[in-house]
Amino acid sequence: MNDKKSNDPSPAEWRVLSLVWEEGPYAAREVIDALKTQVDWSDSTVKTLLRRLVEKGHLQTRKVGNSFLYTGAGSPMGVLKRSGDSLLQRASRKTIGPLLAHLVESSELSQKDLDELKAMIETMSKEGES
Amino acid sequence: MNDKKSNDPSPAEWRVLSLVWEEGPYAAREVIDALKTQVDWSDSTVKTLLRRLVEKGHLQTRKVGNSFLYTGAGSPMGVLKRSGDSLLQRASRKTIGPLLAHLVESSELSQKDLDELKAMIETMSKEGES
DNA sequence: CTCTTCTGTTTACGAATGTAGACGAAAGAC
DNA sequence: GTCTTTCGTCTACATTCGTAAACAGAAGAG
Repeated sequence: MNDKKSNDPSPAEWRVLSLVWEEGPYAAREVIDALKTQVDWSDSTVKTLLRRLVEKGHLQTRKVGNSFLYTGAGSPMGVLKRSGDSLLQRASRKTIGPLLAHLVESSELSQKDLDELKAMIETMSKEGES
Repeated sequence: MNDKKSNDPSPAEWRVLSLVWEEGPYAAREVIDALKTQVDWSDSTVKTLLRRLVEKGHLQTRKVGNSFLYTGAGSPMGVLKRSGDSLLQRASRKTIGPLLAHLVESSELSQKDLDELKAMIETMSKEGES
């Protein structure tokens, strides 16, 4: 019985989730402290968000001593793509080009990413020829 | 006194909003009927969403006879960009490239959009050179 | 062996969201 | 000039989200 409820993280939950994804297995306390430098949330708030993320299946826990270590469950790209797709659905034939342009422009891609993207676009262009 | 509360539309509201944006001024009834082919919402539901969109400032109304004509207020791009930006914030240095690639790939851009995007990337690449 | 400090769990509560019924006023049918 | 249909408004209610206090049990200090 796969738990494919696919409950996407809420905005507040995203902050916690990305942190754990990027900085790897963290105990609740570490997450709380790391977030203290970015947002003004009480310890309780963070604990709640962690719990909800586990419930939604985005984080996994491993008992270590008296506390837990939180680790990302599943790949970030899956969730990111879903978010991306729903963004695309909001755009229209007319706005989608400018939207993508805006995204690429403001996303500070590395040279490597830029090159890959360009190559991809070139391939797509060729394929599009009749 | 500008009403810059910038309350972004919720997912359900988006369906209504895009429809009105794309298919122009619509009376409530037309929106309701158009949506009937896509989702299974009661008339009331759509009416509520329309009202909330007006409250949030995304739609504007003009009285015509006994009913209202709904029109988009403000440009779609503003709202789209905001959504896009919050998506980008969720990605990391590592995932942002693949994410953008996924978006471009699955967005079925027109040849013209592809060309523009490519040109933009080329410019960005040059500017990046030291 | 106590006292203090943490940790995770339970409970709370207002705002936003999804979804929709009820209702009064206005318009149209005949 | 009634009867019916249609419109917009008001009210409703379960769920999710943001935010956090309270609490019970475990670990550490001395």
